[in-house]
Amino acid sequence: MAEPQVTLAKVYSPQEVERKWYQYWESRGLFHARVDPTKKPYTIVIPPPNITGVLHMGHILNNSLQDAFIRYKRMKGYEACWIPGTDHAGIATQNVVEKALMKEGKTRHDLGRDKFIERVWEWKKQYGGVIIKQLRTLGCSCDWERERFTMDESLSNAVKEVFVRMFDDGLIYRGKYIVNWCPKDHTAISDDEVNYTLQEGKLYYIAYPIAGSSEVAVVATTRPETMFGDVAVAVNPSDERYQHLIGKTVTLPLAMKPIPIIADEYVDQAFGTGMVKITPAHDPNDFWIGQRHNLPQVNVMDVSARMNENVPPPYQGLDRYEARKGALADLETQGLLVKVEDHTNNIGRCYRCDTVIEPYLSDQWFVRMKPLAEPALNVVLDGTITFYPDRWVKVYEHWMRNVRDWCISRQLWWGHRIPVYYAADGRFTAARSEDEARTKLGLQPSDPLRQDEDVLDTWFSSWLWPFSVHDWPQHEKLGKAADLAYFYPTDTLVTAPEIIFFWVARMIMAGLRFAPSFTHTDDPHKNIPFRDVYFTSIVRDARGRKMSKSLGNSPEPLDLIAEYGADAVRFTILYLAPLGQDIIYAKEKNEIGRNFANKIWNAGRFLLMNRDQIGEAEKRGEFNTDHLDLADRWILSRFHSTALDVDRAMQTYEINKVTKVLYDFIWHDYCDWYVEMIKSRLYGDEPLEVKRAVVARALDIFDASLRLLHPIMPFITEELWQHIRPRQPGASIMRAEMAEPDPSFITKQVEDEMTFVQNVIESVRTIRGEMSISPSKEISLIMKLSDGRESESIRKYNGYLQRLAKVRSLSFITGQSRPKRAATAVVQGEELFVPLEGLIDIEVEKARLHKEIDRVAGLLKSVQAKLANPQFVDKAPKDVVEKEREKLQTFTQTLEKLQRNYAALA
RNA sequence: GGACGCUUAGCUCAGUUGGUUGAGAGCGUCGCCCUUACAAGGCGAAGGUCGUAGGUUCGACUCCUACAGCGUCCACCA
Repeated sequence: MAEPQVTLAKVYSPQEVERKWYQYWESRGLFHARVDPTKKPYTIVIPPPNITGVLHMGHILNNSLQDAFIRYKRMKGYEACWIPGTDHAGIATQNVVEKALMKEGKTRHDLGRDKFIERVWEWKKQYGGVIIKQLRTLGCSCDWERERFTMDESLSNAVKEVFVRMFDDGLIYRGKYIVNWCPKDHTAISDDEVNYTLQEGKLYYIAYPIAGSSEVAVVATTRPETMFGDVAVAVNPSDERYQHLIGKTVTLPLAMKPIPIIADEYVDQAFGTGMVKITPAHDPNDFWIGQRHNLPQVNVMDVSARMNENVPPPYQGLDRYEARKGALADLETQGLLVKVEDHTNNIGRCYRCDTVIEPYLSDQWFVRMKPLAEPALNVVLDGTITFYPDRWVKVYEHWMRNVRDWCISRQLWWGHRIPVYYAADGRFTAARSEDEARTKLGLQPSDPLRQDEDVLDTWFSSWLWPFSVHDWPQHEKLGKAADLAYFYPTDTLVTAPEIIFFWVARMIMAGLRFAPSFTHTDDPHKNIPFRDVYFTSIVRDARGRKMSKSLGNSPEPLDLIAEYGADAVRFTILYLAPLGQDIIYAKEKNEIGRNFANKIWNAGRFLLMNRDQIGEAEKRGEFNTDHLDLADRWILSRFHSTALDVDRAMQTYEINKVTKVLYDFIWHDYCDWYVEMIKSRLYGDEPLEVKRAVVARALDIFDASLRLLHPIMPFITEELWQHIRPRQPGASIMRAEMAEPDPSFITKQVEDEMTFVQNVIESVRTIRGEMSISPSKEISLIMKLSDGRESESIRKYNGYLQRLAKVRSLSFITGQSRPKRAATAVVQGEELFVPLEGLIDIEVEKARLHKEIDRVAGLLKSVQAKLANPQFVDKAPKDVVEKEREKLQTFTQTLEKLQRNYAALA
């Protein structure tokens, strides 16, 4: 043979193979997608990871999924485009850099805004975006030429454009918002920067006199010092004790102000007295109640949490705890402090300085959500966008119907600065540039102009991601109009369910609102940002806890890849990831993937060895039907049925089913049965021509199986695909055509025939196992066939029996005679005898048969009972009843034969 | 407290519009094997009253109700 002898190592070692092929793919531009009108596009935009983040198991899952989808579609003939990128992550990034500064003994204020931002950019250049780089190790086929960052100039332009448009349309407004305020640092901090700890405190019951009545309203509070900001007392509308008080007025003690008694569902009748003081300026819940009832907001503290001019003079200037003491003392004197209870409450503290957080009102910018939410809800309810799994629709709907306005301003420096400009007289407007602002405000170039100090919430840039990656709104100027038209909308979004509101919902809103400006249509199908949303599983540890950096319970993904190989890690996580269920993950599970890779590797070695020794026929392809025997027909049937299952499961995103189907086919059908069966032909005395056809077909099926598996395990499939047959220079399996299933190859008759042969082999093996007969010892098999079956129909499989069950001689008997001292079995009504002179232990065989008789007798009994039930025979469908009748017959016959053989043993 | 999800072999999970006593796999366990692709392997075996209690049905792992345990998200309690 002219073919070179290829020797593969006995054990697959992924490291070098993976490095080699990734470089091969990337250097040849195989990941790059371009506009191609002859092909359908298939697009995914990556959920941009934080530039401060490091790769964790969630990313491994998420990106293995995306890569599998992208590679699959690419091989199915789509122009598959996976756009990578990173998120600037305002708070997280600013914190990282501030921490670094702290080591130098500096704060950001020492540097000033511009210098500080420069520092962040430097940091980003040096350390940022590690995750995106690590994705290469995993084998991700991202179109790196299209990589974007949410603070890129073009994406910042998109942010500005959207802000200005929404401002002009009245969808963005300035208002008061209650934030977590640190009175020491004088800054607002986000919810997840607040550390909550349980603390022993007191619950104070205070009487508020009711105007024009001798009654008092007793409220319970943990924070009496905020009472100066009280604007109402609330009760539950269905609380019968207080019906008569709703609408009355109470006098706020100490401040001596009249405030109303209102009714709100929020109030818990069982807590305290069932009456709550409402302080919108100093409690988040009260803030929302205040919004609902249009109550005023009375701020009683300054930025350091000292009492301000809105409290009576004696308290002014006191800090909140002094004010609490003072107020309690005064209430006590006036007899208004009814009682004090011990109470444990959850106190929020600043993550930096541990100061107790003060809920505090401040000026913030908001997006009006109602007008955006309605169309975004509709496209999910009417199926324009599909969620997988669909139960998230309900969660989405609930949130969208109760949506609150979105506070988009952040008191940070790192981020998109709010494009609002103020004139000296306080008038303001939103604009894309200072010039535009001056024009809008009617100012001269020399007039002073001040830009808002705050930056935008990070999500305000990521919600535009599906189209801002194509440089909207400057796509035309930058030559990206065709890309935007071709690759938008994207097809599949793969993301974690935690960010369904932060990100998924808002992208839908942004798409429906802004895409019409480039799709030039109102058709929601064209404007939505994606068609399908795949919500990933949560990866948990052995104790069921979510894997996270802070718990330290997550294996280091790069270590896993180094130890098991990227293919193994990918396969394992996808094998473990049922759609919508959590994954219990442990490092050792990667043995599933590693062992599977090794199995495939060795199947490849076997084929190469035979190709080199025997050669292969010219005729190739997974539809080749030359010199077929049972094993061939069967593996073709199994292959096409597997390919069909893969297609179906891919369509419904059941990726774990895809992996399972491929695993079972390759390992059990192809390796365990098919390869073992063709050995009997390859090493038998058939003509060389036939042997070569067998080799060709074995390679055909393997080649096609590698292609089916490639989206899951890209590296090893490429390595073997390149080895098993000569390829064009620069060719790659990732651009090869996916194997297409042909249902005409799927034949039940062949599978049934195969099942019979397998059952015979398995029965002989079981006998060998039970009798502890060494695998190297050959045995004889005698069969007694039922009337309908010719001995030739068995004899033609002699080769299989020899190789797979170590049967030396196969013979047949008729009539009443039966071999003495033989182990027996009944397969589909046919009797097997394995004479074991000297080897057989009669007692073992008796026990074995007895067990089998019991089992079959049990089955028979239940079938009999079922058929004896007239209700069943009457009401059950005909085919079900027919099936039971067939069972009755087989079980009866089998039982008779087993019993006769049992009797013959004694 | 509200919404949702899960509960099948020792462990991790499959189980496709209800057909049962013909409930599968991997790991682990036990037995026999270094058989010329693979010991990261091959062959065989043991192991399950499908969370509990009811209900619907000729028939329930599969549908309904309640309960228990676990988990997620939301609201988190003045």
